[in-house]
Amino acid sequence: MPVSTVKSQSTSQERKSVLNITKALSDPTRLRMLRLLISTGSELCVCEFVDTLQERLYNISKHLKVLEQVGLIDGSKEGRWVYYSVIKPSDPFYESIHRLVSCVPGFDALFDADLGRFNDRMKLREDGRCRVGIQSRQLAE
Amino acid sequence: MPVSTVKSQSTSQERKSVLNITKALSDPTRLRMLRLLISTGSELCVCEFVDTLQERLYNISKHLKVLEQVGLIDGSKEGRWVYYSVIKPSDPFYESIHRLVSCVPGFDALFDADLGRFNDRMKLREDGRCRVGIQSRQLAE
DNA sequence: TGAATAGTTGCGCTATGACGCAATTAATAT
DNA sequence: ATATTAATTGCGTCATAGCGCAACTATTCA
Repeated sequence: MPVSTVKSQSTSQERKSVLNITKALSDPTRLRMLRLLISTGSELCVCEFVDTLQERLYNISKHLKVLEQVGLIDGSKEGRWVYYSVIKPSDPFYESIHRLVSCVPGFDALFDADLGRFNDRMKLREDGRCRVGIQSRQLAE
Repeated sequence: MPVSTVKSQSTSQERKSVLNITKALSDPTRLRMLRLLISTGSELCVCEFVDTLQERLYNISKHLKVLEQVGLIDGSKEGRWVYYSVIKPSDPFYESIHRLVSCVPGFDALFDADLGRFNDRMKLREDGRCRVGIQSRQLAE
């Protein structure tokens, strides 16, 4: 049974972008970042990611940039702090990504630990804003 | 607002497996393979993949193995031919992957070409089974 | 039994990506 | 103005992934 062939277009740039997105999802730290952002609905600044995920500052920064460049998250500067939040386009592809990230198995224990550290870290906020830097000094460098 | 922390478990093996899946999706050929299998609902043998995707035999074979090893597809031998079909576990994670692959943007033109070649190739089947080898001789080697 | 055919696999090469380190930018505080 | 701090970025290194080639297995056919 032949399958219908509908006319449509796509550029190699779009194609690359899709692959960049799936590539972006193939790193454990970035998967944790995205899941954290999606499941908490919060926006986090870089130092909060560092304390929550217990990864080095410069790596966190690099991973955030990757996620931003493929259009999954968005960063906004606020004084010395940069807050990142997830982008939610009303698009079936992005919605399926959000769904996928939310139900990814095998990360439960790891993610629970993240959530615990996230909750602790959020207690340090004042008026809902981050006012302190990295608490795990060895990750700041 | 703190987020609830529910107790659960996960092994590093499961974690790795999940990352292997997202990695498996980050290659254009594998994405085309999976989309082809999902959207047509067919099972294809290796030589049909070769003619449809216009990629070399040994690469097709390797990519299929990757998809099989991460549990996305399943291969079954039938004489000289090996048919691969998509695995559909009733699991939210796998369902979200299927949804994602089905609505991945930017592959439309490429995928339409795949579908065209797929339809042509399927005409060569006899009693719904593949009876000929690779038609694009330069890809067989 | 031997040739042909469908498919797999091991090896070398190259490209890419993640990490650590160090230097740099940009905003605040003294 | 100057030091401090949040964050970014460039560079070298190492591990991994994909490709091409060639050898190999397994099944069918003459």
